[in-house]
Amino acid sequence: MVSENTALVTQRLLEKNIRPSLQRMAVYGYLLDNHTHPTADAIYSALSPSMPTLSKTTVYNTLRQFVDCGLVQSVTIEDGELRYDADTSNHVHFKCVKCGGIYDVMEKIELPPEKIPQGFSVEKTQTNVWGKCSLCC
Amino acid sequence: MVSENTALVTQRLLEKNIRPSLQRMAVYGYLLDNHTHPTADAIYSALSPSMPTLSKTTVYNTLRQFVDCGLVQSVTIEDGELRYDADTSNHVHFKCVKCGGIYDVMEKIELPPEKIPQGFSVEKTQTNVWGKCSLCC
DNA sequence: GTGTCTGCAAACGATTTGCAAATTA
DNA sequence: TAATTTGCAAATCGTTTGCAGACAC
Repeated sequence: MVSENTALVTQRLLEKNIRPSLQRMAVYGYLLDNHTHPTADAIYSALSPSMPTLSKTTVYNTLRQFVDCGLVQSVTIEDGELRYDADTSNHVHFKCVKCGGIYDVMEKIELPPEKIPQGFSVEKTQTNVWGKCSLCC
Repeated sequence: MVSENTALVTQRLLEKNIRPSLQRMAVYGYLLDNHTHPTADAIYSALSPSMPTLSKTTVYNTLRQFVDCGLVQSVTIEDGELRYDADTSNHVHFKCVKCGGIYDVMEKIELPPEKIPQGFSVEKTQTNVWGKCSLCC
């Protein structure tokens, strides 16, 4: 399954000096097309039917490469599995405790600087919210 | 290693209808005495010398029981490992990217209710912050 | 004695690594 | 042809489970 954003996918990869192999384009294209914050396994399962020779190892390696160069961000909202998001902006993630769906709910929450202890420097923040989504309430 | 808060430890366990076995008292006492947000493995390593027959399984089972009944909270600030905190208040955790230490930095951040999507109900929030602590800056 | 608790060993699931074959420049 | 990339199989690591013996009421 090839993303409809082939040109954009290629451009983004080249911007990061990543060779746009078929596998890498498929993984990044999937993340661009699907805002479901999938796990590596979910991405593999989704792509596998149309790319039978794709291996899970390649999906894992590719995602790590993407995270390392800042092309995608990883989301730790549940222990034991990493999720991935092509939207690298600092936003809040909402996990529905009933259906398990993950949504982007709002832009970054600002930390009151006076509340950060003396001498601490902040590089990254991540806020997760759990509850019920509008479909499950 | 027995906590100096033996009476408090016993009381807290009984409040939750948990039988205060030696192992459980040791694990909860360790969390009360050490605010380092240890992993199960760290707790096991710390207790093991003075409790040679303690098994890691028991530490894991005990911690899960504590979390299930709300006696301690688990902290997911890093993928692949759970950390534990005897302070069950909703506060922000700070992880130093240099030394790896985890600190409590401030009380809960309030989410502006108008920013939560229509029809979503919020049950829990968790904010994590990464940066350098005052010792590592 | 009956039910709970403990702890060993094995199972498990997500992720990483070693390495050789395949692909690309 | 040299360098990169892929993908299988095996390893790793944190955690859970099965189960038998030990312990508590």
